[in-house]
Amino acid sequence: MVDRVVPDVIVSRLPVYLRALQFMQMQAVTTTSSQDLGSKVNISAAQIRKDLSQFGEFGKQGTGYNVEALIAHLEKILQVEKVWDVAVIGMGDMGHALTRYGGFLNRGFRITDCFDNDPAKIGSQAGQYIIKDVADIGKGDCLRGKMVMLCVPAAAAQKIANKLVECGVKAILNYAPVHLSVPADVRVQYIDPVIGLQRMAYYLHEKNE
Amino acid sequence: MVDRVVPDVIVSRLPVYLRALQFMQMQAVTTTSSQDLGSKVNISAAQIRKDLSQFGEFGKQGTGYNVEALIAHLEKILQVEKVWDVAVIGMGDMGHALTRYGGFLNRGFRITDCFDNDPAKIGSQAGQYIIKDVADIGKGDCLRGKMVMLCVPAAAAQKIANKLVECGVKAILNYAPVHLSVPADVRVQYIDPVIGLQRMAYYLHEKNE
DNA sequence: ATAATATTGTGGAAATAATCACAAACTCGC
DNA sequence: GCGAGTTTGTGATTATTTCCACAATATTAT
Repeated sequence: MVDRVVPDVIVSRLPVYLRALQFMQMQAVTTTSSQDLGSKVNISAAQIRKDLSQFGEFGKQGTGYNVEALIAHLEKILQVEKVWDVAVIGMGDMGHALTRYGGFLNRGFRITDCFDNDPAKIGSQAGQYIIKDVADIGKGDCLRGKMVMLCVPAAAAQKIANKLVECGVKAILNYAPVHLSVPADVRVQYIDPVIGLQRMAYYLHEKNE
Repeated sequence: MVDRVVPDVIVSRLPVYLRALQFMQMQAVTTTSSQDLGSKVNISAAQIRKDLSQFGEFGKQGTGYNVEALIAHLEKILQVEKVWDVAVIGMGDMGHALTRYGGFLNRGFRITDCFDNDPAKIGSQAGQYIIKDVADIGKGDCLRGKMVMLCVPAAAAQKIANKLVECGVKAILNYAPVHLSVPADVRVQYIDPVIGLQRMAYYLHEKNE
C-alpha cells in the first residue's frame, strides 16, 4: 500500500463498516470475514477488501478479520479512537433530541456546548448543559477545532455557518434543509429527512389514498 | 430521451436540486441556469444538465430554466406533487421531534400515524397524534403503501423492520444506527449523525484538547 | 439587422469505481 | 502431514460516472 489520497467514496463507507463491527462485538462475535461483513452491510466482499487494502492488511487468509482488531484499525483511520468535542447550535426539538441522545460517546464524540439565539432559552438548563448565546460564538475561540451540529432554521443556517467558518470550525453536520456554501477546507454533511423520503418516493409504484 | 433506467446516483441528486429551486422560489427568483443552480448546490453545471436530460428538456438556450416549471417537473419525476402518508415508529425524542417538524407538508409528505411499544405512551397524545401500539402494526393494512420513519432503539430496529416489510411498507427512513436487512424491493435511507461526524473526522487535522 | 453574449443538450473522452478471478496463505479434520 | 476448504489482497477488467467541448439556439445591445 503506497501513500495516496483515499477516495471520498471509500472513506464514506468506513463508518458503516465500523458500526457493523461494533454491533458484532456487542454480540460477542470475535471473528468475521469480508463475506460476512459484506452481507451485513449489503456491500460486496470484494469491495470491502479493496476498501480496507487502502489502509493496510488487516486480515488473515483462511480466517478473516479479528473484530476487535479491525475496529481498532478503523477507529484509528477515522480518528475516532479519542473523543471529539462537538457543539450543538440551535436548541429546538432537534437540538434537544441530540443532547439527550446517548449514542455519541462510545463512537468518538461528545457534546460540550449548546447555543441558541432565543433570550428565553439563553442561560437556561437543557439536561446537563447551560444554553449559551449564539452571539458569543465569535468571542474567544471556544469552537476552534470543534465540530458543530447545526440545528437552526433554514433561514438562519448560512449566516451562522459563515460565523462558524470564521471561528475555525472545519466540520458541520447540517440539519437545516439548505445547502451551505463554505470554503473547500470545511466539511459539511447533510441530514434532511425530506431528502431521504424524496429519494425513496421516486421508486414507489402505487400512491397512497 | 429514450426510456431507460435512471442511475440511482442521479435520482439521489434530484431532491437536492428541488430543494435549492424551492429556496430560490421563496426568494422570488423566477429564472436560473445550470451554472447558477450548480453554484448553489456545489455541483458542476454540466452534471446538472446531464442529470436533467435523463428526463426531458426543461431549459431554453440562452435563458436557462424557469424555476417554477422546473420545480413542477422535478416534483412530478420524484412523485412528490401529491402528499405521501408517513408513519413514525418509536416516539422517543427523535420521533417527537419529527412530529413537531413543520417542513414535511410542502415537500410532499405528511405524518399520519405514530407508534410506540411503551404502555405508558400508548393511547396518549403527542401533539395532534394519538400514539398507537406497535403491536397493532400487523393488524389490518394500516401501513400498506405508506412510508415509515423508524426511530426505535438499534436493538429493536431489525425486528420491527421485518414486520413493516410483511405489512407491505416499501420505504423506510431509518434513524436507528444499524443496517437493516430487507428485500430488494424495499428502499431504506439511513440517518445516523455519528456516521456523518465520523465521515468528517477522517479529514480533520488537529485533534481537540 | 448584426454582433456579442449566454445557455442548453449531448456525443465522446477521461476519470473513477466496482467487480472478477486467482495465487498465496491459513485452518481443520483425520 | 496432507488434502479439502476458506479467505485475503490485488492486478486486470469491466462498468459507471463525471467532465469536456461544441453546435444550436436564444437574448441583448447598438
